[in-house]
Amino acid sequence: MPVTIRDVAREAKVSVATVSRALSSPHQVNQVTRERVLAIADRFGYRPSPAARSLITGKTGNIGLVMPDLANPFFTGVLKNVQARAHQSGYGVFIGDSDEDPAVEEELVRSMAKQVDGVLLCSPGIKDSQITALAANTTLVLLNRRVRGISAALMDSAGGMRQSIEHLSALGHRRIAFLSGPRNSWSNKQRLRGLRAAVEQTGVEVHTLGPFAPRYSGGVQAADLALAENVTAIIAYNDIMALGVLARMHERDIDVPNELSLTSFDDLVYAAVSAPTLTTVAMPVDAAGRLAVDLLLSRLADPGSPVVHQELPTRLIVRGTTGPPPK
Amino acid sequence: MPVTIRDVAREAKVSVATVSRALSSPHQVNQVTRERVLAIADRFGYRPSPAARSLITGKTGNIGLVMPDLANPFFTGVLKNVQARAHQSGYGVFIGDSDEDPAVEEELVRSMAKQVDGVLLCSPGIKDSQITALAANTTLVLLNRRVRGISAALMDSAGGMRQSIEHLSALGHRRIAFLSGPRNSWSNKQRLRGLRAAVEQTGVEVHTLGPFAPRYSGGVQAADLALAENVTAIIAYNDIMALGVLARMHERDIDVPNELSLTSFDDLVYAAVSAPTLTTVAMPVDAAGRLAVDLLLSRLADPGSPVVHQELPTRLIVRGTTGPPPK
DNA sequence: GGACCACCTACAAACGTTTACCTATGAGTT
DNA sequence: AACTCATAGGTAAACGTTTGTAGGTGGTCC
Repeated sequence: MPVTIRDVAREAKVSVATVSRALSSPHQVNQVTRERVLAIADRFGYRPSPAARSLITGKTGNIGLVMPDLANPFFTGVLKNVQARAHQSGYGVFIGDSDEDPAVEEELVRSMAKQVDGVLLCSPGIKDSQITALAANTTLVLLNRRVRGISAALMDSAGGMRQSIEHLSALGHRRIAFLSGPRNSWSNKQRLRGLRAAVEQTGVEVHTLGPFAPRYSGGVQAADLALAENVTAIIAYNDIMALGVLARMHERDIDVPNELSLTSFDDLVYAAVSAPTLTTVAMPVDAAGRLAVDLLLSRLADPGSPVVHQELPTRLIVRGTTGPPPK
Repeated sequence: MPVTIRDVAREAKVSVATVSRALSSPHQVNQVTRERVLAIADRFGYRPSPAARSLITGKTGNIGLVMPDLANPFFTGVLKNVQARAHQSGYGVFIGDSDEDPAVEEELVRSMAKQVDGVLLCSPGIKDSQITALAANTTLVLLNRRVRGISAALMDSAGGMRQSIEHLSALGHRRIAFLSGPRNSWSNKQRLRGLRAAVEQTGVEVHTLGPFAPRYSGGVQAADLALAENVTAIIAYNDIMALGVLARMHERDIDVPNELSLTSFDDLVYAAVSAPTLTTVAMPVDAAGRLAVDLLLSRLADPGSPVVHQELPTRLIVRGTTGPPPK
């Protein structure tokens, strides 16, 4: 029923080879033949079968993207840009949501492997050794994670943490709580790394609490624990948790920022529209999405091309939730 | 280099047919042979080539999803559930973001068509006739849009609008503004339909303004226009616009809800965490995503199965932005 | 006028599966 | 003992492309 290359060939009174070449290597066929063939292909609404094509060429024209949570705007920000850049380059995008389960992440990559030319993996949970194993069979590029031998698009969250602590320290805060996210998440580790460095440099006291679920409810829960620590400022793992903290403080009649300062990470839409607006570290999700695709495509174009770990800068955006500590 | 069915067959000393059957129709092969074959396939890490398989069977095991904006949490809410349900049923998901451009939407569907078994289309912009044309070559299921002859998962936004107007009317509002979204968007039309019905029933006066961009900036812009209309309540096209309205009202020192009431649609995360919290119509995105997949899969299982238009209920969630009009 | 060449186009193999059809084996029936 | 029949597994065609190789045409050069 669907129209094949043979139908076009018959109508154009040429061989299938000529039709194929007219479409994929135009200079190899006489111009008048080519135009006749193309006209007929167009008239018939002919579309080459990707399955047949990929069977013979070994290329699919697709890339895969595996993420821990499609409900999180941080990841969909990356997704949006990945899809845009891929589309621009003529690639389709396969999507997989692992629901934060490392086992699912691995299985997703494996099941995608044969239908895509390469995979973008954003997987905080999975182990380095597993990633290396996956990379043996698939062209991989990592997002927000550094594993040797595999290209990666990174965001400098450690730097963001440093900026946050410097900011709070400059305001006069001396006791700060960090509400930690998932313990083995890569970006959580990065933040802790930045934290230690900044602590050393500024001499402020930072209490790490948690881990908490990186969600609204996690923030609500963390808020009370942080208060019990008697701190004057809180750094939340991400904006969503910060909103939870904010809501809980409001309930407990604690004035942010006058009694307590609050910062976080991500700078999602609502960071700018909550009340008070959130001081937060903007993550370069857009650039990271595009960069990841570019890294993958250049790896595909030339598998011998060098492995690149490129880190994109973060920026602390000071808004309404931070101020000097109470006297 | 990659291991094929032939490698497994050779090692197991059986024909490729037997390997194929051991994997896809186990009861057709003797248990001891089957187990031997499976063990070897497993040991070799054999994965059938989807291209070859799909070439012969005509099935891909994938579905496509085309949406207007992956940055909008409303759509990614659907996406998350689509992917989850599809994964559950062993299907992969191809994603396309049209950036609200109808031409891109159509092209995305066409270019996906051959690599998926069916497409879920969430496309407010494209014309009915184009959809019908697409449905001729592809198994389609629509999201939030009703076209005869094509199954659809719908959300009752008209009902949501009715609930909103009844709520405002009950509070005593008599002059209301509706901030319209994209003019030819299907859900905007639905909302207008609900609006007319509710106006007729309750007798309140509703001024439709716009269209506005369904974004934060659109809300900011719309806010001033609405105030000029001298209304006591505003119904925004969606939450994001409502946040824009809220911000602008705050700037102009207008007290919500005491001087002005505000409602909207979607009930995204931040509706519950803005200040004041948003009264809004919750859309059943989760259920809609799952339903859409189910409709598509049942259509794929039996192309003769009846076309279904299933409408999911919406619910007005009353929070902080609505109250009685000023005396 | 024959040799060489450039240019087109056709032929056919190959990609990795699934599946219709056929054969071989052995058990059960008469 | 001959027949039927179920079961297991092999053979080979088919799916729709791409691409290496070969053939055929007409022009240019000696």
